[in-house]
Amino acid sequence: MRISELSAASGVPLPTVKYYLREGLLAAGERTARNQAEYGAEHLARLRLIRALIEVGGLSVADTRTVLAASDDPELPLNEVLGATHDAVTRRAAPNRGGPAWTEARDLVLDRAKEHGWRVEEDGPALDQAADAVAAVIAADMPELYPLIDVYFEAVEPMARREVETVLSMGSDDQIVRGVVIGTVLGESLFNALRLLAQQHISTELLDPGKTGDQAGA
Amino acid sequence: MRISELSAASGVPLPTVKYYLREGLLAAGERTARNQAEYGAEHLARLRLIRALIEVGGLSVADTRTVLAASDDPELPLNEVLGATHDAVTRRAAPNRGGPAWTEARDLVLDRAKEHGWRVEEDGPALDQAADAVAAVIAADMPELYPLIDVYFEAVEPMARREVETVLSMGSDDQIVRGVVIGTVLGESLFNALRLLAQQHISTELLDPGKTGDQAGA
DNA sequence: GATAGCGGATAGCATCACTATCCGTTCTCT
DNA sequence: AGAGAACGGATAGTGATGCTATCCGCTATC
Repeated sequence: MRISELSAASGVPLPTVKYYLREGLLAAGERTARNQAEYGAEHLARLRLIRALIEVGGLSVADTRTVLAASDDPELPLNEVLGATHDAVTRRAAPNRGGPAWTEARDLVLDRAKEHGWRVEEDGPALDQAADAVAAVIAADMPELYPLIDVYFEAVEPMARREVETVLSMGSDDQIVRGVVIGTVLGESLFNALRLLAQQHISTELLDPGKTGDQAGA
Repeated sequence: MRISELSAASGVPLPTVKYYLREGLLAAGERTARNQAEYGAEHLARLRLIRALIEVGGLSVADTRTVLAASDDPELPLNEVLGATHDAVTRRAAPNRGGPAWTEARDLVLDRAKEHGWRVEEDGPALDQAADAVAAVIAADMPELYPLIDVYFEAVEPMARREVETVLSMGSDDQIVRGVVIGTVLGESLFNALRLLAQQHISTELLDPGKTGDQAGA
């Protein structure tokens, strides 16, 4: 498979494939001559993964490179791959991090986490992002929304358990690492979409209970 | 309050405040002279909301303007505000939308939704985003992850119900609209962060069950 | 009356994710 | 064997985005 075939098979424009090559996201093919190279199925799969992380997961090219580099390294322990993935899917620091209101929000999250018996990694970006969101809700002066924090805690725990179990049962370390990256990034996008779908379903049900033709299964 | 005080109080750089004014995200203050204007608490609150949507929610300036314009319009029905919000928090079309694999993924989501008794809005961006994610998981050839789709469906339904109930019980239409926007955008960010935190907690629990000092509640 | 800050307009800048062009080489087709 | 397309690799250019800087004549404030 030559580069133009790789481009055609993946639907990624050829200059973009070259760009990913340059940026080190995609390994060069096996050179068969000074200016010819052969690409295989693994290159196609990798290219599709790159596009999925960027387009579906919304990662930047730089974050995608970091995550893929981490997942490629067979020496790197799983929790470092997880850390790189978490860095990629969380947002950069809001400017008011560290302020008193933010610290209060962070403590609130930490407190709830402790109540739920979670052992929380305080160094990661996830806690900071949670604090950003809670601080913003507090700053918006919407105390009616506070109970949702606990709703989220309750909904997320069994879900995360199933996710981790699913990924850990995937056999080889290689597969687990792939599962972590894909599951974390694409799972987020899928869950967010389903949340909107569910909100629409529920609000239709509550506000417009007419014209029900469906089975109201549970 | 003059513009420099607004900037200082919000922590937003003054040129950026001017930029938001220009872009129509923030209403002009009450002019007290040809080149002087007075800003009030509502401007400060709005500015904080703008920053929260952009920095915490990750919205673009353009999407933020659209969402805020929709939420400002007292004539606009709630479901149109919700639609604008959904457009803002979902990703733009992936290029392979509409292809056979994508259509299959979309049908899979639709099918699961029907099994769960959801009345799904097929026109919105959420279903498309869900299909993008599912198609990418299928393309990545990771069937082990498929069961997670149902896990997400089960986790999201009661959560979304509580969210919708919470927002709808907020009293005035004004408050509800605010609640929809803030809840949708910041809720997503918060939930995503808590998901990572929970995954970390669970994987620590499963992989490294030593050094437990906490109450292993739940 | 000096001077700092103002609102408004215009221009500039850094980043990002490509996209285009050029080069000399090699493959492919006839 | 010769023509022309495609190749890998390098360099430069592009359009969108989210600010940031500068300038203007005017006004508030000390």
